Amino acid sequence: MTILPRTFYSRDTITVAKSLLGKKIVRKIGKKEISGIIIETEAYRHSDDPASHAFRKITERNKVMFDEVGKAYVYFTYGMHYCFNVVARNSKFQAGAVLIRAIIPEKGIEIMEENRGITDRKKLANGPAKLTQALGITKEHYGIDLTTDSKLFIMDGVKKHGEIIASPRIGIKNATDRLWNFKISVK
DNA sequence: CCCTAGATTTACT
DNA sequence: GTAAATCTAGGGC
Repeated sequence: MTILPRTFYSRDTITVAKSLLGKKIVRKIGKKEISGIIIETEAYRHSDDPASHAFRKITERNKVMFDEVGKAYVYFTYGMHYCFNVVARNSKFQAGAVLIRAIIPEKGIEIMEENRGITDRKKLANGPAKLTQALGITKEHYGIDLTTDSKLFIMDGVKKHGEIIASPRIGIKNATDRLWNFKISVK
C-alpha cells in the first residue's frame, strides 16, 4: 500500500470526498501506530458553498483551506471538540476541504480506548470529534502535510466497498439541499 | 430506545 | 454577544 500522492487531492473536492471512502488513515504516536478505514466524509468548498468555513474569505482559522492540497485542516468547535479535514480542490476553486466524519478502527484499538475513555468499539470513532480524540489529533496538527510518512497520513485502502450513499451534510443550516455527505455501508 | 440540556472556546453576522 | 461542520449523560417512555 502507498501513501496517497498530492495529485489525489488536486481534483474536485466532491470527487476527493468520494474517493477517500475506504482509504486508510494512519496515526503514529512514538512507536505506536493507530489506523482506521474511512467510511464517511463531507465536502466543503469555496465561493459556491455557504456552509463552508471558507465561504466568505480567508481568515486565521481557515487559511489552510486556501493553501496547498493534501494538508490537514483541524478546527476547534463547540468549546470542546476538534474536527479533522483534508485540503482538496481543483484549479476552479480557491479553497476546499473534506471533513472526515467516521472511521472503522483497525490497529491500535487499545490506544483509542484509552484516548476516548470508553471500550465500546462501535462508538470509538464514529463521529468527527470522536475520531480526532481517538487518534489524538489536536490543533498541533493544523496544516501538516498528509502526503508524507510522518505522524499522520492517509494510505491507499485497497479495500473494495459497496455503493456510496449521498446525503445532506450534518449539523449545518445552509445549503442543506446539497448531497455532499458520503458514506459506505459496512457489514 | 428517544429526547433534552450542558459543556465551553473561537470567530465574526 | 452569539452561533458554531459536536458529543455525552441523564431522565422519561
